[in-house]
Amino acid sequence: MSTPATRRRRGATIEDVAVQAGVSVATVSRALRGLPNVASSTRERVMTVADELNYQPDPAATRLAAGRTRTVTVAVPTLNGWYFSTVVAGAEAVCTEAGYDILVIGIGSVADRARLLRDDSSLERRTDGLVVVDLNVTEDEAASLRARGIILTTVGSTAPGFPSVKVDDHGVGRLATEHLIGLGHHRIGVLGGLKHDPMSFDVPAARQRGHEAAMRAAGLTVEPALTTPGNFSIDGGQEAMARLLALHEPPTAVFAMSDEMAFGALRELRERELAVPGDMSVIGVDDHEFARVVDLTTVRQRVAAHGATAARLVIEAIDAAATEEHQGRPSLVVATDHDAIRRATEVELVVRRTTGPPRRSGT
Amino acid sequence: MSTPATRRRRGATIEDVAVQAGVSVATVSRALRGLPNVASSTRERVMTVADELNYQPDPAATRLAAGRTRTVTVAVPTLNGWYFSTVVAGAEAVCTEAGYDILVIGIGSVADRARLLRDDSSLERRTDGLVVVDLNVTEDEAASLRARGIILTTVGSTAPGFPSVKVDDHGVGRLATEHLIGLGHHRIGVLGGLKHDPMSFDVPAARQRGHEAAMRAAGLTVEPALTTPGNFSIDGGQEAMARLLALHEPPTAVFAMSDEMAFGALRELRERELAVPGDMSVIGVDDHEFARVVDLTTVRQRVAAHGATAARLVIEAIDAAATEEHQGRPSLVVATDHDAIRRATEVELVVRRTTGPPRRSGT
DNA sequence: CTGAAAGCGCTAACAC
DNA sequence: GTGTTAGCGCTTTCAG
Repeated sequence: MSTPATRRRRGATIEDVAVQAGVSVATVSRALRGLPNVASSTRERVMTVADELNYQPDPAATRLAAGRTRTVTVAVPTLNGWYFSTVVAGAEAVCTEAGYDILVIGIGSVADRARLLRDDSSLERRTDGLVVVDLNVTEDEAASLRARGIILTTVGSTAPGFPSVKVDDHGVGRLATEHLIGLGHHRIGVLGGLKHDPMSFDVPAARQRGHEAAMRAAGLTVEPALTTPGNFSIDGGQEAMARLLALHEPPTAVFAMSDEMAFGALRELRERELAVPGDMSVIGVDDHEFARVVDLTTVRQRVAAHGATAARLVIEAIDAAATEEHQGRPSLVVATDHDAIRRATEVELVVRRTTGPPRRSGT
Repeated sequence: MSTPATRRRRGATIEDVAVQAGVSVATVSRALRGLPNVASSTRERVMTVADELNYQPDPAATRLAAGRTRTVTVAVPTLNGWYFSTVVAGAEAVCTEAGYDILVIGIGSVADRARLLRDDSSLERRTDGLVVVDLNVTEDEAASLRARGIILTTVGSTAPGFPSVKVDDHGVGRLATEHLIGLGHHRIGVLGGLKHDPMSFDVPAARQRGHEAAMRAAGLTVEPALTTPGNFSIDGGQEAMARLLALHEPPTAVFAMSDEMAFGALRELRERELAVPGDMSVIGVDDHEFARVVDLTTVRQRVAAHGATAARLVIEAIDAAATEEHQGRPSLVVATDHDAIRRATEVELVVRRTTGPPRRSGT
């Protein structure tokens, strides 16, 4: 009857290419994917035609037929926040480069987490690989992911049997504390995580142990009252600093387990007109972009590199798994580039102007 | 021969549900999607079976068959940076809520941009909708997107014929400047965008015009030398501030078009030991999470809400387009919730402690 | 080295 | 109301 309603214009299909090149669709498929058993003359012709026609395989069709999505998903507790968005940025760059789509998903609540990791979220149909940030994956969850064929890498947390990109948090705590001790501090406050962490995030515990190890190594006693939760947030850090200041005998320096908490602490100090580092030294962790702005001494971690490395690991494992499937050489071991990880997870003390000798012992 | 290699475990298919429920796959499809012409008893049975089997439609199959991806893509110049990641966070929340997948893509370079918008990136096969942040879309690009059936909404920039979520940038410039003038400043510096912007980003121009309008309205003259590019970055802001300070007769206040530039400016001032606001008042735009930390006076925009609103507009338009296709009632007009947009794009002056009367005129 | 054909799991006419 | 039947565009045996 009437002209068919202007349908969404679609691009060239594999069949168009096949016809133009005078071969079958199967050959086009092989040629374009670089499979063997294609005469190089044929391959060339196909490739020429393909880009004359500006042919791009339809992702949905490819996924359906091949069972691979060429997509990696990054799951973060929240997308705002410097740390997380920086990790995502690092991952995005690598994925795009490798031709993978990148899906992001926020898993702020325990419910979100369960939905993603346990229930049949049909996650395996939307993604080949998963990068989970700052969230410990349980044995069960890991098993479920493995059964579903999903490749996982964690950043800042761990998952049984899967690779993880993380710094040596014990070392971080030690490094920061040693810096303070070296300056002459004896009473050192610590701004840490949450009291009750529903997501079982164990970074704070490790940094705390590192801190304590450094204290003991220097022959100093660790006072539990000097460690107080700061929730890894600016406000939390500020409140925590206030709490320490209210102590009968406050510390002369604080180790904030993240720069954001350190910023909060600095704010509290400024509001009370206390001098930094004169009255109080402050050291953070991250080297947040803002650390430079307020001259915060910190333990730098290469956050974007963490995301990039994790993405790279995931993609390599996906590709490896795909290859195995063909060659029937099932190896559970993923070739991880240990040097790259090592590089990504190195930390470095960056001394700026929020740390110095304590006033009294300076005498 | 041997046991078939443990294939990736796949979930229940529509057929499993159909068999279990004793109906055809077509009926299952209808029942589950809430289409009419399904006996409610049937629908109920199907739904029961479906979640007993924990059935989830395969996205790839759905996409291939229906031509819809249930995915929206957010394109940002870069993923790091507070502004962009906050927009993405806002959009993510809405998409997840609506059951849409969210793809993110960085379009830092002109080449990336071209690839996404013009070349056949087969974008229409991976996404139903697009949220483009801070990037003006040309007439041609918009036409191309329209032809490909992609729904677009921009944030902070515009695209001919597509909705846009943005603040009144002229108003922003005026508001900031009026605040400064009200405090008694006559010479006001401006930290703006880039000299040559390859992405044709016109926010800075609009804010500049607003600034100039306010100046003239107050009977003040605008001196071109007092406006200098700051690249919307911390470092750029710092350098720009240094440039203004080097002037024969520096301003007594600066309007930084973004908080990040303001932070850079504050840093420069601190390094020179100039008092804020005594020697120099500084006002920014955004209400970046750190504005609070350094007590920066700023013009607040609700950035996360921008992302959320844009995502909502896109999703509504996608759903509307899908409905039309069925009912043959093609309306090019998308029902945009103007109140929501208005709410999202309101700006607000937040006076903190980096602005005050100029020292001299304070006499 | 290449082609034919059978799906992948779903949606959308079109019959009944 | 419900079932049947084509596809959607690709990959992957299996023959040749």
